[in-house]
Amino acid sequence: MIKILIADDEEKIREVVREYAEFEGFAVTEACDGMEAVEKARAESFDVIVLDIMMPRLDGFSACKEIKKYSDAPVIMLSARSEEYDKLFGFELGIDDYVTKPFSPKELIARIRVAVKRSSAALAEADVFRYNGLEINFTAREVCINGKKVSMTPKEYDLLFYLVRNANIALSREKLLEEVWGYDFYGDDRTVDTHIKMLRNSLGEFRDHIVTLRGMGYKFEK
Amino acid sequence: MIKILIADDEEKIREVVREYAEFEGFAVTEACDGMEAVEKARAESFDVIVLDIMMPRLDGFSACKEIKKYSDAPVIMLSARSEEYDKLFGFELGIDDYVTKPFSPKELIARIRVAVKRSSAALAEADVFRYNGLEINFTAREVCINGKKVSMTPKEYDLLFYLVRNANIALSREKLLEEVWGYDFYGDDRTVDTHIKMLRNSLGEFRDHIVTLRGMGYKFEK
DNA sequence: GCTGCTTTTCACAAAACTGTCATAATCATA
DNA sequence: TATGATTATGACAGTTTTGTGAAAAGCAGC
Repeated sequence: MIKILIADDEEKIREVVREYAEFEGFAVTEACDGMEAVEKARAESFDVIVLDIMMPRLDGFSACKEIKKYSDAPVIMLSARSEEYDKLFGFELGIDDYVTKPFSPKELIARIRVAVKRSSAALAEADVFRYNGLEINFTAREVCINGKKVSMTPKEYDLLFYLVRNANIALSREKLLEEVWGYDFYGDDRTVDTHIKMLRNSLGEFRDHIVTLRGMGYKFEK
Repeated sequence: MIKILIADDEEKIREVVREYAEFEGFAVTEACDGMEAVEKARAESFDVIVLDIMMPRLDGFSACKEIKKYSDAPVIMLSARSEEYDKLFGFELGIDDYVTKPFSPKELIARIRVAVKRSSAALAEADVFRYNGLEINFTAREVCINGKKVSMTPKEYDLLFYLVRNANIALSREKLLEEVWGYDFYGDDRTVDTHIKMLRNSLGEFRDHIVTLRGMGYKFEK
């Protein structure tokens, strides 16, 4: 669910935005002035923060500056028509968008959506390990060999992911059991061997990247 | 050319608006009451529709509700000053703006221009995910398969939207419960499974895009 | 309070996975 | 190369996890 913080000293505006946004399925938190906005943004994380420029106690720009110190949430400013000149000034504060009063809630919602999408797109770089034709996508929990998806059992994924994350590091069976199976696993050391076997089969031509360290354990070799 | 529909039972108002608007180069159509407005809006498409709230036969809100069923045109309401309270009520009907009587035609024209600008901007960035015959419109909260609208329960929409917004990302049941159901949901993990089942049924031929990640959770695969 | 729809829980069957073990293969070294 | 130690492999029984239908619980509109 998208969480937004709306800061404006006019109650009517907050109310209208809240009503519309909740109707759209957002979770809305209100603040009456800049100071309150800063506090609430510190206490809780939001997906988007909407700040009026003219507010008592602390104006929108100062609030934005303060909030940006500890939050990556995109900020949308609300400005009266006469404040157009501020647009130029504000972008260096990391302000994502401006909406000019009077605005339609519909437009604000649309812009919030766009801001969220932008910021999440920036974050959503998939975590992938690539080596020749081997592709391990940690985010999607997916392994491809020469472009073809390879399906594995949960333990195979977990084991492979741990080995690859610790590539070129010697890992004892004890260490593997502890990290992949969990500290509370009381079973045979040799269990690891069996799973290594299955993993090698799944890895096909890349099977040799899992190297046996005699008398020690295994490692994944890049 | 911008086409507007102005509905008001007072002839004088229609006339003033028409004169001013035509001077601005708009094409104006008039309606004397809500019913007529609904009919004319159905027959022809407008860029903006201006509705008086108090009208015989069908009031502005009801007319708006009806018109919104088949039109995306922004609606501007005309209200007597004493009807302020209506502002809150009307927003969920998709009303874009209010102009309080008595108004200056100049102001109305300005707001019409703003509304036109907004609606074209909002349309341009309608938030839609498409994949072959699958179309998920987040803004309209609507899902189509091969052009046919698929109706779902609220939870199905919510779950699908979250999965699609996080396409190709492995999502655990806990994560899904937290994000779709809310952090305060204290229920069974398996609830997710049941909803996944229903969602898959709703998705018909696209059911396989929701893939099971054994021992982990689910993900939506593009 | 009824009614119909949605959501959650539950139980069971089916499917998939895991750990163990016996046996074969491999390795290091004397 | 013979030997003992270590690792690889195949099979399988037991366990875990998931899919599903149905029942129960919730909820909104009348």
